[in-house]
Amino acid sequence: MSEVAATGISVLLVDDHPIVRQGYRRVLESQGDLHVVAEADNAADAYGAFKAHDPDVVLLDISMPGASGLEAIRNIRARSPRARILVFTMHNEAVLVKSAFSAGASGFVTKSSEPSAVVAAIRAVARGERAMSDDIAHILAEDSLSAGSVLDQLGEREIEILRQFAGGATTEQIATHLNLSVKTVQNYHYLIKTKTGARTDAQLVRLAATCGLARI
Amino acid sequence: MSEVAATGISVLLVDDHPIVRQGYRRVLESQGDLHVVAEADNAADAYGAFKAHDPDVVLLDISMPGASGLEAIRNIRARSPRARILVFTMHNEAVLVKSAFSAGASGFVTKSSEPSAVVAAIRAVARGERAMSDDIAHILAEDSLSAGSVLDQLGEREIEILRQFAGGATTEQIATHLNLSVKTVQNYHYLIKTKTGARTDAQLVRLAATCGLARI
DNA sequence: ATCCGGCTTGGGAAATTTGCCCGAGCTGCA
DNA sequence: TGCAGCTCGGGCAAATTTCCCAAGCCGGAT
Repeated sequence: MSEVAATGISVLLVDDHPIVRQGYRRVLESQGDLHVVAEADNAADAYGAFKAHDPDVVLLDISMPGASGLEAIRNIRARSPRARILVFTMHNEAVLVKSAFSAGASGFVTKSSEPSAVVAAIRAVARGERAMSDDIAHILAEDSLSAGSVLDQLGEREIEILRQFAGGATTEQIATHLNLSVKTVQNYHYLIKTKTGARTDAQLVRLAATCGLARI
Repeated sequence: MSEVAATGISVLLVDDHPIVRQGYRRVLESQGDLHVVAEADNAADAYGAFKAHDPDVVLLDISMPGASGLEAIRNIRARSPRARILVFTMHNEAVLVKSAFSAGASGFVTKSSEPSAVVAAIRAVARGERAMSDDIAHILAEDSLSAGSVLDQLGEREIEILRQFAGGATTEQIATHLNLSVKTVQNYHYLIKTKTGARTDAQLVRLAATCGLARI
């Protein structure tokens, strides 16, 4: 499919919400030069779809249930290093953004971006450039200046588990989502509490909320 | 705008993500009988847009930053009791669904629903019916062992304990504050969870926060 | 008057979770 | 090569949660 690059940009759409995918598809295809060649609704299917269609750009929502979207990024990049992945999510925490880039993403735009900015980002990463929306640039910039928050002491896994926990997920649900044993999730839970100094689950939720990790 | 009802259903779109709104707009308008007459990107603007356009249906994403989407529902319904509000979100916790309905929503569909189900739900609420997606019905059904409208069924003591708990207090601290035995506080804690349908402490904190019981 | 129902307060016992310690594999870095 | 840190989980005592139950109190219904 990459030989159609001269006539347009092929896009693989990965998002777990059907109507959202359908909406994106219409928005992108109305651009003329963008063509959605495949869709996937979970991280596991993303690589299969990538291999089958070899798209110029993967538009990926990393806030998916099941395996982490970061996982999907690493998965694709590990086997196809020239893949261009544009992360597209409503989360805008600096930690997540940095994780995504270090996992191999080429760009990061939030869902609060204007459609034109998203489309521009797709074209940018298709050209091999790095792209991010204005709000993300802002957040990264401020983050690079500010001293570390509590979240900086937490690893990627810990952050992900804290996010899901604060979102209301059960220990079992988190274990299932991340393919971990319940015991491991419990250990992370405890570790997060000791690292952050939270003595109560409620304090943990409040902490996550004030750090922007969980929306309430 | 309600005089166009004979020729179709007018919809007000409330979601904080521009591209998501644009996608929904295209999906809905491709149906022929659905017309997006206005958009809003936050709860505060929702009522203004409602008053200005008097849509048949409000399609509302309640997972917005800033004011609670529940607030927006109450706002609109308080001043226009015949408004039809269809909540459209990716959250699927029973407590949230019940809160939305008791706030005055006419329907509740998740973003993991098929677009056709969403469209059907819009038509249903436009006819004055109640609508919800299959997964929501499932969750509510299982939850309906202990029915009720969430916070209203809690006693004074329960509310006070929930407030302190959500504020980050330890069980012992609550017991000391209220001059109760730890055992009693534990029993209340359990009782509150069963009454509200929260399965997790985190869900309890979120519930308290959305009900204005705790500030985060 | 009496009874019903709900709130408040706690005991008890089994099931789970927490708190903390541990080891092992892996990766990046010096 | 070796250290450091993340990830993943086992183990086990202590604590908490989950239910079930009882009793006193109070307001309202009979």
